[in-house]
Amino acid sequence: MSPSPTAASGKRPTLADVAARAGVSTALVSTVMRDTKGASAATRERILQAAKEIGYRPDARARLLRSHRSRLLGVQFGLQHPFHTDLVECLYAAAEPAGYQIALSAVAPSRSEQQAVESLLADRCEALILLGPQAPAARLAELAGQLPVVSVARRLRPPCGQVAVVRTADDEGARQAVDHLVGLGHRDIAHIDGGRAPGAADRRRGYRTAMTGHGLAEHVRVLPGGLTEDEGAAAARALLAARPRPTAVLAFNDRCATGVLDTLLRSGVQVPAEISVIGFDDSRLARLAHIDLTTVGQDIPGLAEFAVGRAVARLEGEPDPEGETVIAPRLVVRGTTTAAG
Amino acid sequence: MSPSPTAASGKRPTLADVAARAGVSTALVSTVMRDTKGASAATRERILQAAKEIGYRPDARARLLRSHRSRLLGVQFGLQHPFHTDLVECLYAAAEPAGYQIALSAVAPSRSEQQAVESLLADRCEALILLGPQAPAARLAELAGQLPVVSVARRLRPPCGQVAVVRTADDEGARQAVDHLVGLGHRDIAHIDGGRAPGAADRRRGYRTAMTGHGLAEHVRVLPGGLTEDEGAAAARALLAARPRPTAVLAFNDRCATGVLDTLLRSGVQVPAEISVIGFDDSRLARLAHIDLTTVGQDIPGLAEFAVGRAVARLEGEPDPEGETVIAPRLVVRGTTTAAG
DNA sequence: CCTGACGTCTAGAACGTTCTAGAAGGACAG
DNA sequence: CTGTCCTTCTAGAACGTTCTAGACGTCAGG
Repeated sequence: MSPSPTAASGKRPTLADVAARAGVSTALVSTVMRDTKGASAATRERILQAAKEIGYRPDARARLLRSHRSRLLGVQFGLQHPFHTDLVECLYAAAEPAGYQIALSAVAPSRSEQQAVESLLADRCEALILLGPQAPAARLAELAGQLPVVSVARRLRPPCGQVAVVRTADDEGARQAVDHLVGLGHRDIAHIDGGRAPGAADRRRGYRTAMTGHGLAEHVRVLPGGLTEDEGAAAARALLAARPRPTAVLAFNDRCATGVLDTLLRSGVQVPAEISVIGFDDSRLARLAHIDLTTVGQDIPGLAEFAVGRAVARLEGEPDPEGETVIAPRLVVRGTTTAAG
Repeated sequence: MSPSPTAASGKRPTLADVAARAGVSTALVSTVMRDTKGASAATRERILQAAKEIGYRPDARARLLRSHRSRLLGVQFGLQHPFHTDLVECLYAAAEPAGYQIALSAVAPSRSEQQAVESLLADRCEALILLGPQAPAARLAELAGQLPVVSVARRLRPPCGQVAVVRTADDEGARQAVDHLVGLGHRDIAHIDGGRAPGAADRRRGYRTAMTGHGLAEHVRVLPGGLTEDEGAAAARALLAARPRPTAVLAFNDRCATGVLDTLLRSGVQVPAEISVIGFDDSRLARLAHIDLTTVGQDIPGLAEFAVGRAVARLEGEPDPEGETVIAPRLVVRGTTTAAG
């Protein structure tokens, strides 16, 4: 009949249990547990000892209920995106020194953004950090009316209400890639784009302007791609059929670039000897020794830090710049680019 | 000075606010919010209306504090493992119909299993579902003394205390892979193992027994590998140096197999014409068209369902088999295996 | 010896919910 | 009319914490 027959000790120990065992009030135990001043060294010792003996563990929920601040940042992320999981990792690291905790809520085919956000709100998060949110701008603005909202890696056309945006300068990244390739002597540089994905439009524009700036307007070639390996592979097949065949290609992201690499390898085309390939993101994928992809690095720790920083700034009433925080990308040269043959 | 200058309404509305607006008691609002019987249709309507008007949202933490049951399953997973993120997705799907919620806690280089579990416990989860935990068995047994614990994809030597184990029959999976290759005429079949990773020992053993069963004991060759692409790539280089060179290889998992594939391609070795490659997991990776990996499929939805099922069974005092639940794997034949040349 | 300040500690009220009693009112059988 | 049983509702005590006020020493300065 017991609801939890496997639980050894029956009930979870509380402050009161510790207090009783140490012969003090619950309030005093509380101050000791919070490591606040107001208890003598001797009793502090005694209380800690008692707590340890009965295996006391503070109840985060009760704690948050009482204190007005929950110090909880809600993070919505896509379970399947390596870029997101990398970001989450850095968010944990960025939140801790600021004295905040992270509550995760995943988006997946079976779990909508709506559901993910609902659960974060019910959990009393003080602010939301949304990774590449797809929700309509109006919905984001509405949320931002209730609590601080930070959109990471998704640009929003101003006015985006109170929504803070933290993103990479995608156009600048594309420019760096083109500059690098031109510096290596390439002229025939194609771009496999990301369609409607976040950032795709900016990267496309950056590519076009950079090419034009180098006087290569007539070599501009944008192939429809996407953000997955498959889409990259498909685009690469189109690339191989093109005449004259480009000597270099800038892919929308690393996953897309991986698909390109694979197709080229299978077709017996040498990379980088015959075609140079550049990705975007500098995700784990690109760094793998056997892929060793030259890529436009997004500053993932930086994005995470700014995202947390802006959420915290708003929560603590510090001055926070309205609108966008744009972080510069940095080209990471690895093994998939070389001088034009 | 306000701690949250961006929050529009200042304070989050509570039951009392709704009650005041609808002219009823908080208790009645509570019953209506929980959709419990005990309120007339008319007032129910009125209360819902009032709640909507002021944007009331129940506070999950206060709710859990009061009710003894939290109906929360804590899930510990590795942010960087596609196999884990796939599992998490299925766990969400499995928990919902059972009336439970999922609390996520990630493990990453900067966040230990210890930390992950601590935070789940502090959050008052009723049970823990640990994906491929690396913690010492003694630690898991200790945890299981406090609350139901399910270890997924990690085998534990009995007695594992109260820890429930849900896993794939790894040895059987390796056997299926070997059988498939032998059926294709391969005799020189190598195995790149996973070292101390969960499941590695069983796969190794399954490989050995299957080889022996086919009278190929002297062709047994186990190369030290690991669970990442890099480790697979390194092992593949060793493989290429071996004489006689194996005609087929079973990798520890899909990531490892991907590294193998890449190294082979780069060395100009045709897959599957010269060497057949088999992975393990059937993660998203294997299904990508340009990888198209033959692999031993783990039944991810099945694992998730059993994991939730066993956690719930223990929580609700239903009879739960002690020890292991073992799920059969199923070989998925794709493009990286073919008849021995 | 008083006074005020400080260090240590405690009682009791929050926090936002759910739960346990039980009250109010009506319907209906005796 | 009385009693019993519904249905609908409410008061008030939990839950495990933190916070506010203040009590009780002790100690230094006058």
